[in-house]
Amino acid sequence: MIDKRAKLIETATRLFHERGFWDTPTALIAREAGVANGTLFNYFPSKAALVEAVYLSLKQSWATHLQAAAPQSGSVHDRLAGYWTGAIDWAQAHPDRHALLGQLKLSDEIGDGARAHGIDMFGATLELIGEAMARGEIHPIEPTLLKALAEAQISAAIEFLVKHPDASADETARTSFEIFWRGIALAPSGD
Amino acid sequence: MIDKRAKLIETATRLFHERGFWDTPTALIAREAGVANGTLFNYFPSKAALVEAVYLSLKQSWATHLQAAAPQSGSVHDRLAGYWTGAIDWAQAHPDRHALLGQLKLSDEIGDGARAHGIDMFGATLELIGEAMARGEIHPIEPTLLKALAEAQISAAIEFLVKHPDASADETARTSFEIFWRGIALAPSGD
DNA sequence: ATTGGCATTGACTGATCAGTCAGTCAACTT
DNA sequence: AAGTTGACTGACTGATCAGTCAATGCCAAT
Repeated sequence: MIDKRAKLIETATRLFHERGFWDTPTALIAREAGVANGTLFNYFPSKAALVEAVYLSLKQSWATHLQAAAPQSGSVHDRLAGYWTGAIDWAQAHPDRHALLGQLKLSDEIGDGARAHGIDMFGATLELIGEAMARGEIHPIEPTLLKALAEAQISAAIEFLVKHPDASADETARTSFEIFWRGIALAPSGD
Repeated sequence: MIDKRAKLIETATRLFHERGFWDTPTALIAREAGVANGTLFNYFPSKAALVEAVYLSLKQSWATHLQAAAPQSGSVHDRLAGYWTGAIDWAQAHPDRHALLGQLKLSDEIGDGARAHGIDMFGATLELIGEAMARGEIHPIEPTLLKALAEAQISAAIEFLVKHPDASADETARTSFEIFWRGIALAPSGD
């Protein structure tokens, strides 16, 4: 194995999703990753450290996808929509990873360091909104709240799609985004 | 102790919040509830059953509060707003319970039965929205999606309030609701 | 071929915990 | 008063697991 660390993270991700963290012994992770029990602890000082690494790896993967999906120019509406559908695309393509990310975010396991290191995927878009707000295109709203609302909305759309596989991902993404956009925009929607 | 079952649920709720489920041994719950280890298993066949009971108790408490808070008549806008702020009030008053509820909802511990028995707090309001939709006051949107979006929005507002204790709960509730309402309403907002 | 150093191994340990069960005793019945 | 019940007790068990460490394997440098 070229990179055992990566293999361990990948295996842990899968097993955590299949069985939950607490029912996934480190010994099983190691075995399924094709290494010995003890080797896991050469790469991660504790199980918590491994969980943290899984968390960061998931968030990184999502962030990378988003950065590729969001258009770098155009109207605020369009760029934000790009982000929105990009996020939903990724989660749709990796429902297990998204579910796991949701659990990890709440878990007490992810504490101090990791959440801080956590990549702020929404940062750039938030600035975008800030500018639009200054130009009077968007209702003045506390940015942190806005961000929380947007992330929650995206997650809800994803969970809906996971629960209703027959629903159109495209349409759900568009609908949920338009609801949000109508909610925050002052001017009539700029399609 | 008049009702040991209730006392156990109450104690478990507190300890689960303080330490997380997985780090809360049944022995500790029993001790803090003032009963013997074994007694806990007279009331709950397993730890999972206790966790489930905690979940249902929390949801019931929230639902009861909501039913009291939501106005029984008035415009759809006002009734929905009542529900909205009622939900945020409750969570604001019991942040620990809300946080725990969020964790429990995702946990694998809550399976089969409990989620089904789970009180549908939003059901009545959803019907309300359905009627408004039929009257053309609201954008036609898949009701299940709408519900998911609303719940997510409320939870996001609550989490925002927990993280920012200085923010005004009233204003946050109103802002988040108005964003949502503008998002779904066809007619101009009916304040 | 030999050595030194480092990654890897997996049996083992010490601790934890859910759940059990033989026994106790207060309350109730006859 | 004697008998009966069953809620309650808490020491105990069997299983599980995170993390350790002495032994081994591997390979690069000499």
